[in-house]
Amino acid sequence: MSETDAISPQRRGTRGPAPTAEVNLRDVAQRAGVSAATASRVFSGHTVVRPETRDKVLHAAEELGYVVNGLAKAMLGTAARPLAVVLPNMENTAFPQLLAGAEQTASEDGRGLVLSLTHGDAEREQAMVKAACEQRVAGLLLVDATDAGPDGDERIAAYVTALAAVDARMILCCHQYLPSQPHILTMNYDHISGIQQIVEDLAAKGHQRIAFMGWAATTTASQHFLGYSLGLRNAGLLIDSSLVVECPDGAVDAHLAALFLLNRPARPTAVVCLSDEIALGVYRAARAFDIDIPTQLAISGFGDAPCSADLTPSLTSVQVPYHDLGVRAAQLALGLVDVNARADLATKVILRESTG
Amino acid sequence: MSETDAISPQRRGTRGPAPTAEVNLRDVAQRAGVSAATASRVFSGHTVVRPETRDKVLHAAEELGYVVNGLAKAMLGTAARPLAVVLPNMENTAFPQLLAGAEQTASEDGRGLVLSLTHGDAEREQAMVKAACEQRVAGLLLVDATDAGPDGDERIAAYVTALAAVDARMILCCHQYLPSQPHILTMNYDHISGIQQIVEDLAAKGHQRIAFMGWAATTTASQHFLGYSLGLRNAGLLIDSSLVVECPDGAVDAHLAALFLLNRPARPTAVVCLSDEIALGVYRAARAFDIDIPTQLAISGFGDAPCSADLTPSLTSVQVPYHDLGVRAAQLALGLVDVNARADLATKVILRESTG
DNA sequence: TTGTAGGCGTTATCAT
DNA sequence: ATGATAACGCCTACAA
Repeated sequence: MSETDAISPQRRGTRGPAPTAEVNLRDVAQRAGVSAATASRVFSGHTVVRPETRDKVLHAAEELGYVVNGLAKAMLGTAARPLAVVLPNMENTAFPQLLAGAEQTASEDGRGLVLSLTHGDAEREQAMVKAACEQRVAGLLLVDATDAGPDGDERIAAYVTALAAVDARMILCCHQYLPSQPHILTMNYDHISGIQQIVEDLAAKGHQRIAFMGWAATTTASQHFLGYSLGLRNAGLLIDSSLVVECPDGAVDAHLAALFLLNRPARPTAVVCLSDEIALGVYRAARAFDIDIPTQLAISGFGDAPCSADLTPSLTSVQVPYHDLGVRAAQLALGLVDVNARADLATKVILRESTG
Repeated sequence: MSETDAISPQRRGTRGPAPTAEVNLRDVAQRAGVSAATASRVFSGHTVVRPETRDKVLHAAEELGYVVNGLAKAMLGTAARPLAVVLPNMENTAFPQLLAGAEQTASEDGRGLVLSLTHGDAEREQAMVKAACEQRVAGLLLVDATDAGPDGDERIAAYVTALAAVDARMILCCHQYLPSQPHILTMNYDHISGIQQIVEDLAAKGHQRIAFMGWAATTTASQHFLGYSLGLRNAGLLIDSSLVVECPDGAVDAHLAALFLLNRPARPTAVVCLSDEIALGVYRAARAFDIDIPTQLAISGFGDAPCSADLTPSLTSVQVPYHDLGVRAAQLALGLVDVNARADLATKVILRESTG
């Protein structure tokens, strides 16, 4: 076997799909002088093959540069179906954490992970779920970032139905359970009590004018707002709607909104923010007006971004176990744990300098 | 058509793979009274079908709840092959940015994206590249985080070969071009001049003892170190090896290392860090020793993490276009741009308060 | 232990 | 414009 090399894979029929130049199992089998079935058995490893035969096959595969065709296995259903993750974007620090958790679980379960970003576009989201169905994913984790409302719930319910048709399960992440759609599985964290605690703490420190920044027409925001409301109520304070500020999630928009809020005659003495990014915008605005934190203005965030502890003053925030949420959501989606055992994940208030 | 519903898909042969309960194209075709070929034409849309026939097929598909089987298309090679991205982790803020860029490009090109995280484990990395080959990805973006060295280069060269065997291209990201392995395509940014500029700027401001934190046995770190060396040379300063500190990338480890560095009798007056995370560790150490930044200690980072501008004092850093790098690497991998047109991406020095 | 045969769901080719 | 057919690469039930 010195100059009789350069084996060209056997030429196949001309009908049907374009023939591939790649080496396949039959080529390997032929080269090894065995049947395709035997070669298959060598690679799948389910059945016992005589060691001698095995070596012949492996050797032939090596020589020919054979690479198992995972697509064929996938079609037969003998390959592990992947996990799909659909996120709004990668900017919010929560999403990479959640994604890492999901990847870890998928990987441990021997599965791949397919990622799509919606950028808040419902149409794109629909297309991505459809693609996931066609690809026959094992499950799908969805973090929805489009506005709430009955039609939004219906759209999500349609995702569940479509995925169920291909025997895949969807887990709606960071979203409260929908009593109107009990078949939609959710994996959520406690949006309420952390903010409630912070509001109560602020009130106990004497704050009376506590603003809420980041209101939006999303279910998440309304949950946070509920925590704010409960905190105020327990402290015997009333909601002042002029202190409830709507603004998109992001430091730049929050900066602008905060400039307005702090420039008013009766400005708040504390601001509870929907996210650490929004809190950052408030920091900037406070700096612009030379307002001292926390003596003149207390600030809290949500999510406890990695750098929040390093701000000056350090930012009080609510720590959310996003990685763990990703892990658990993936476990649910892949059927690794009992669906009924799930519960909202606990958060932890991290009191720092920004609230005095 | 009132009670004659509940059509069970035709039962198929008993041999071979377990028959699927799912509705397939033949079922749809049969229901619509056309051939499978015609039904196929309706869904793929390549050929023209009579509108009347088309409607019949679509209607039948609707009734049966048909979902195109993307796996079968994939096996035939008629589906778009996905893009694979292999990253060390999701913690460094650079990676989500790069990933978002890659996702955008893949999505625009009608492809999916599969993600794997190596956590710095070379074996896992190998397994992931192998899986990508078996899945017949269109291309693979790799950010390698294992130690450098000739065997590392060889391993990466093996990836290229394996991927080339399935007609996929690999792009090595954030890594310098390897002259010894000219067939390895890289997509890099300028690691050197940003740090060089900062060092020169510090020297111009009178600093003589400029430390370098974050040295490691990786190609990336050595590139950064080169920028440091060039900066010192241009400023007429010599390298003092006692000011070159090895430490892993991360605020916690950097904090410890910085405590040692700053506790020495002749401590540096400036520290150039390999990343913003490391710079954060130095901030903490400086705070612990009550060392003022920048009057007693100037600090610079690398990567310009989103929150670096909001630190007190704000951190001088080198802005790297990670998102753009992801976009371009994906374009290269997918053959959307000419490979020869690529060049290292420019970085931008952002001078802020921390360097005075 | 190994070979034979049939089928997974889709599409391209050829013929009508 | 539509139909019949043969592939794509692999796996498994059954026979030998």
